Amino acid sequence: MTDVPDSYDPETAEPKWQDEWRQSGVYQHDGDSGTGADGDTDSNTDYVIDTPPPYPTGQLHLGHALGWSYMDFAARFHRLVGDDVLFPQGWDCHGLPTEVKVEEEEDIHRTDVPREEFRELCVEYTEDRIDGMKETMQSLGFSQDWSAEYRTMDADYWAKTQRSFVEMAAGDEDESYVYRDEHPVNWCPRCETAIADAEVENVDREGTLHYVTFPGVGNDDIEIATTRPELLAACVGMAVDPDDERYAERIGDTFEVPLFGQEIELLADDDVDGDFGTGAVMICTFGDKQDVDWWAEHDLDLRPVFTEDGHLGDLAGEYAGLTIEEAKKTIADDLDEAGYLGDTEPTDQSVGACWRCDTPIEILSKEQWFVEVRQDEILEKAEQVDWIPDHMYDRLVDWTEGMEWDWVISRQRVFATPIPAWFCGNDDCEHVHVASIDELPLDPTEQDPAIGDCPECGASDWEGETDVMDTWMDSSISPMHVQGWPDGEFTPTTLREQGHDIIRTWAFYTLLRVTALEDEIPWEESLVNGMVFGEDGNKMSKSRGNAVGPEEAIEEYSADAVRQALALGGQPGSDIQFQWKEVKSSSRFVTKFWNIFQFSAEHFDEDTPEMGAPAYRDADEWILTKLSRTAEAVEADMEAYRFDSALRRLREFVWNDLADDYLELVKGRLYEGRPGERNAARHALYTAVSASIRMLAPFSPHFTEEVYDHLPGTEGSVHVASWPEVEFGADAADVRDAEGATAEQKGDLIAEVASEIRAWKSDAGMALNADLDRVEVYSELGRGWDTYDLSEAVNAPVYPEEGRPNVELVPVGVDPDHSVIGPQFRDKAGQVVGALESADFNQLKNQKEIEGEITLEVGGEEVTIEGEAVEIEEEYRAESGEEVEVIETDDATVLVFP
RNA sequence: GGGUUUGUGGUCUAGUUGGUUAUGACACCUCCUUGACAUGGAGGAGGCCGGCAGUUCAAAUCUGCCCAAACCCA
Repeated sequence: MTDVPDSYDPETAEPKWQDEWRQSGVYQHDGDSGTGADGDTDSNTDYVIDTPPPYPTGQLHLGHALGWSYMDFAARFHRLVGDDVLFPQGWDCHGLPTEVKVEEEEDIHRTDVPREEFRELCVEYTEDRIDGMKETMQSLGFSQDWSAEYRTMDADYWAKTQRSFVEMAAGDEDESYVYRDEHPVNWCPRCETAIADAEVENVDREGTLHYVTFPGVGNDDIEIATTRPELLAACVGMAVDPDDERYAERIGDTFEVPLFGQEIELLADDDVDGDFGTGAVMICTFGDKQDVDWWAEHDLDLRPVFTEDGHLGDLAGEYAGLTIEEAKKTIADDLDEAGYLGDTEPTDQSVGACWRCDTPIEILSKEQWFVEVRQDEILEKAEQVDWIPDHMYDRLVDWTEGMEWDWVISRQRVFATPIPAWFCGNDDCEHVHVASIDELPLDPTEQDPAIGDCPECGASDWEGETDVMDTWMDSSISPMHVQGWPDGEFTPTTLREQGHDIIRTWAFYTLLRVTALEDEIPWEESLVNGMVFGEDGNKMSKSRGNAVGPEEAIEEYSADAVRQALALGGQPGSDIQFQWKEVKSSSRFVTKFWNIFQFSAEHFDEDTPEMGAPAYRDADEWILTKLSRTAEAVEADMEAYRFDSALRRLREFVWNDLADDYLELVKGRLYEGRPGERNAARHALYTAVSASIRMLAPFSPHFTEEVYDHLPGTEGSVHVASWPEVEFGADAADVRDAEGATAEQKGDLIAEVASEIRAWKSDAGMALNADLDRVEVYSELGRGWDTYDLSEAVNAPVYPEEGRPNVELVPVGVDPDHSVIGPQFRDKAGQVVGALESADFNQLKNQKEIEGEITLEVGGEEVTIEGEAVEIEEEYRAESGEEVEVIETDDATVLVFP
């Protein structure tokens, strides 16, 4: 007898265990075998998660909770099966949104204070946000190893980012991935920085199409259509489709750009869409990527008119200083006034916008740092990764193949990893010096290179690079950092879990970087989670009012219930809909399990776990067999990341087999059985409860810890226990008694009869514990099974019988086995089944019993069906006058004498 | 416009290599305080598995087209 509280209270238990875990360090991976961020060398760490370092927004939303739950399920499961698990947590700190927030909160512009001071403000701000998110992670019970925490804004991390840059910049032009060049780049005029393709999002909006006449120079005028009159100053050419008959004779004509006066030539290019507008399009530097292509293809002039902060520049003449929006309107008006503007009409357009601030981007030609994108290398490695679900691989391939430009990695910002390079201070010298590894970490705006004088011109002064790196340069080396890089040899991590929205960014960049630096895959498996929608099926948003935060759900039910609900929401990879009712039913399952445990524990004592050679009865062996099958299936599901299926099976076992069937069967024995048989039930029950708790531990760590704590014969945390061994019941499924019956078959029969009689009593309006005169069970197992438990459960003497009951038996139908009849009779199968169904069932039965096969006339032909393929459905009818109820179950006929 | 994914009782969801009685949960209805649990137990109703066509003896499952939704990319 163990002292177990009446109820389980998650509100006190969850924080209690969270504190306990934090202090005891149960989730720390083995120091001696792991590499980890602490720089230990050599690795045989079995299961390493490359946890995505989130951007510290301060809010951990349910989408995060889903992804982290998947990682936590996997981490906890792998610990139970004995793997040395490393589940670290990083923070991707650098970036623009923080700069913007700090500017807002401090009411300053980043250039108002020294760079270092601004960085400090950003660091402080970020630390607060991290604390908030960590708190939510803790309250969800995630099992990160906090000794392996990292922050990309810490010098020991960004030193690695700089090192990776230096390594990728090494070598001659062919080898080196990093180069510096002037090239058109995506530019956010609000953030005043270059951004990469991956950071551009296309938004649909309505624009106005202006028809503008360009006066001919020595030839006729021409009319073009454009949504962007503000770009006229940047116009350097005009193009038409070479097959466009309207312009067949006009290629090479010259026109004057209205209002601005520069002369341009009409070109022919296949990429022009002749159906749009007038079929003639102006080429500007630059309206979009297409302009960049034409500009390069036809070797046109460069006329940059936009400034870095989104205004028109000197080339725009009298329009200089206007914002892009102002210029659009003013120039359109002026065109109209001067008689160049024809019609205007609304048109749908897709505009590239900065994904952080939604401002439409411009394309500016700027000197920037680039990382070469070597598509083939990336694709080769991506193929070796196991993508779950596997169509996510296709998405990465599409993105990779569609890359047009190299990755621009320089940003004109402050809060980021400095690019460790200097420019020679001599204006006539173009030498750029990249730091060497032993100088790192460093900020080139604060210190000079170790090299001394410029190796090219001998000048002694240097100008430090003020550009900083794209934050993806930090996060794309996370698997390397986690594995202890640059110390020791890099081995791929096991798992990367992430949302599908960052396949084109983080997954892509990580593949690129780890391939470039180590020629390895970053991770063996890439598990991609879906989105979490609100209860109404829409994306969660504050304005819709359908947003639910993890804290809210934990408070309402419990972290353990939230985790189960997330697991059951759908299979990993598919989008899931948050449902309060799922959280609620998960919470009920926890309560149910507590009650099972509480009841069981009354019958446990310190000796229960160690009990030798228990005299198991059929029901005991049956539940152990079920348990064994469940453990095997759940393990396979967990290995395959099918958390939904694993938890569903486990719940069904606990609720249906263990609670509804087994517990009801053995109550009699537990309360008043003889010591031997009572102990057998106790031991089987103990085994089932203990194993179920361990299997549930990955999903509901707090509840299972609480139970494990009260379970006799256990020591320490359930989270360092081991996955249930399956052999205890596995053989029972194969062991047959003299009659050839297995314990599983006997147990199935017992459970089924008990449940049918329960149902019958309920239907008959009887109390479930009402006593009965006698129960006779006629089955194929004859007399060779155990009636004790059944008898207790139905409260009646039970007589197992052979043969047939002394009641009238009437064949009422057939159940043909289609998988036999189908292939045998092919296109006649339908007729054969039809003939069987309309035949005289008595005759069929006789034939089957006497001949072992059935012969029938079908469509004038005689066909023979083997008896095995046709089951005769029969109903039993009690002889008249006798007061007896006949219940048919799958395996038996049961006579109940009330 | 292209691509990917999804479409199963009122709601969410499972369904392995095609095999005929389509899973579970929640909600709903009826009954039941029986020695863990009424956050429980027993039973019931509720589906032309998005639509159409095809392959097959047999389709939720395979093929094609269409419709709808979500996401990604132009």
